[in-house]
Amino acid sequence: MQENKLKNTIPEPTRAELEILQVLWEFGASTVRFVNDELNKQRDVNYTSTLKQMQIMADKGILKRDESQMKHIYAPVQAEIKTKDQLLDRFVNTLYKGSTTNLVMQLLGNEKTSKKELEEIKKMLNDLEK
Amino acid sequence: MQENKLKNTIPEPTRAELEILQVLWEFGASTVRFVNDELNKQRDVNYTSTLKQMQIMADKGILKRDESQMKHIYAPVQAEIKTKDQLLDRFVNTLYKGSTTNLVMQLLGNEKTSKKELEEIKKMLNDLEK
DNA sequence: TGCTTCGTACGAAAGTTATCCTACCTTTGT
DNA sequence: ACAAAGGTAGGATAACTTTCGTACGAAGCA
Repeated sequence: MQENKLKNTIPEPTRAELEILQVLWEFGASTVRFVNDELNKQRDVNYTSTLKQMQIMADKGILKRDESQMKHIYAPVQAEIKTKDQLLDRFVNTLYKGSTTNLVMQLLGNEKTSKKELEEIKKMLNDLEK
Repeated sequence: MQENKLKNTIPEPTRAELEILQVLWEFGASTVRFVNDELNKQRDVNYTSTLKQMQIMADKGILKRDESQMKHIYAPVQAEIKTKDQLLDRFVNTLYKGSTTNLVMQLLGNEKTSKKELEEIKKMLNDLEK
């Protein structure tokens, strides 16, 4: 088990690691087999690749595993929301100098953000007021 | 010059590449020397490291360069806004299943988003209405 | 019981990223 | 003119990431 320098946040997941986290976030704690099957709905991955990847993640402290059964069960160490907060924070910092407002401005200017979505966002903001 | 598969978007900049783009976005087309000096305000980087990095970026089609002078002048191929759109899009897709609303919800729940920022955002949305 | 399937562990290998050393050319200043 | 400073080019290298082959034990079943 690799020590995580006593920080209470996990290291930034890599691309492949993020794929695996998605599956665990969606379906909850799972076996390697299950995760690998899910990944293969999107692209070809060898079982042992996924296994290795998840072992490394456990090693890094991104996942924890229950070894009491022969089929080990893996689960994220951190809550989904916390990890996403972490990533969002880094994203805003590097691209928008830490300004949430700048990020939202970009979203508003982006054609891919539909009118419907804008309405939803406005409603959320108003609800938050109370 | 490496061919870019006829796509009209640049490949995803890596971390170090993004640092360099930041400088070029802020100050416009620059020499390697200038960029390197800027980077060194934040951390130690050897001149040749920055040079190499920018050469690679030119190779990938992320930067273009004017070689008419001995001191080559580098500039981003894509507009800042377009590159950011590209990165934002990927971010929203991988982390929020493509839903801008989800992303904003996360921002609203995030303590780091201040009341002042929320007010600004609300104002922007209202202005957009018109 | 013995074969086949499914699991983990380990290590090798390939690809990517980031950094810097060395070589060599051009410009500048004394 | 020549040394010093500053430029580009091209490897070499180290760290990290990703993938997978091989080995081998456990479980399931004919």
